[in-house]
Amino acid sequence: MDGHVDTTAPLTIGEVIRRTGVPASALHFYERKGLVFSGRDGYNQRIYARHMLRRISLIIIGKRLGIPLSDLGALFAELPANREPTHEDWQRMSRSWHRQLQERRRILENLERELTGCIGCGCLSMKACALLNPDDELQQEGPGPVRLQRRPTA
Amino acid sequence: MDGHVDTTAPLTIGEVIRRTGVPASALHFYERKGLVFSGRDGYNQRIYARHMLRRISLIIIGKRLGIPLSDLGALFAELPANREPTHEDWQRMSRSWHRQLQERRRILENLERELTGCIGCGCLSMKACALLNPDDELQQEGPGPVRLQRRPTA
DNA sequence: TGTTGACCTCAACCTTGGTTGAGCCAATAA
DNA sequence: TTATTGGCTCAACCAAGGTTGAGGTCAACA
Repeated sequence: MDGHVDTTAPLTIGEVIRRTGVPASALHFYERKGLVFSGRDGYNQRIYARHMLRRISLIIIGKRLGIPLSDLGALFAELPANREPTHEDWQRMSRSWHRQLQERRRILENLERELTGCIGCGCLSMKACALLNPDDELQQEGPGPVRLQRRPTA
Repeated sequence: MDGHVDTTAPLTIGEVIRRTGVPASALHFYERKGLVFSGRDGYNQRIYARHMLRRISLIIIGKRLGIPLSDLGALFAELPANREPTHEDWQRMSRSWHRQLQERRRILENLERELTGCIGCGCLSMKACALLNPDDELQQEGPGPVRLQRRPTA
């Protein structure tokens, strides 16, 4: 009954593609970028450890959240490269991930709240709104037009 | 007292740069993309209507929210091209903008909440988590590994 | 004995969002 | 009168995140 799917065997790239929906070109690309890695079989074909599926899933989610691959790479650097990650390994990485998402969302929400304030005040105007006020009044108060660009970047 | 800053005169590109912090190369680029426009003076130099500053500010904010320039362009298409936008014009555009931001944030929050659920369950595991489950159990229930990619994209 | 399918490499190309640099023009300041 | 300043155009380049295509290898099927 359970014999026809081995849940410990490594995967071919074709299986990884079918399971994740990520095309070979992207898997190769992620490998070049150091986000995933694979071994080779006797015919020089990639074999993937099953826990690579988790990395790939996180890449998919991360992409949809707009997280650059380099950030994901930094996150994955917390995972062991030479053995299957343990429960604790994943959890540790998860906490970093979660902190990063929270920080990111905080910035986005601040920005959106400020802008919503501007919309709420009925103006969306340079005259009365700090977020949208890189000139006019501000100009008379100092050198400072570049308010928008001094904030931390999302 | 108020004589030395004319608040109705058009702006040179240098003034726009000083007030927004956006370099000429980017302003040229936005113009090529149809996001902003300018007239020319007698020497073929750009002159900007003051309301272009609002567009530019929205571009800056939009960029930080990760909104593609093409989306901003679609938003700006609601504004009149041949005259200065009225209060009502800006408000109408603001409502579109706000709806779009809300939708975007909703998607991001759902995604993050799902992922946080996975983290909360202590697993971040393919075994028990729908978000991170493009294989294993699911595979035995149908064709379905590509769950992650079937959801609406952020 | 094909030929089909799965996989490989490498180079070229694509889109987005710009920047950099060369070469030119016009107004102004020393 | 010659910089210097401020602007212009156009082409080339960059990084990220890939895709596409050419050309090759291997195993398995008819």
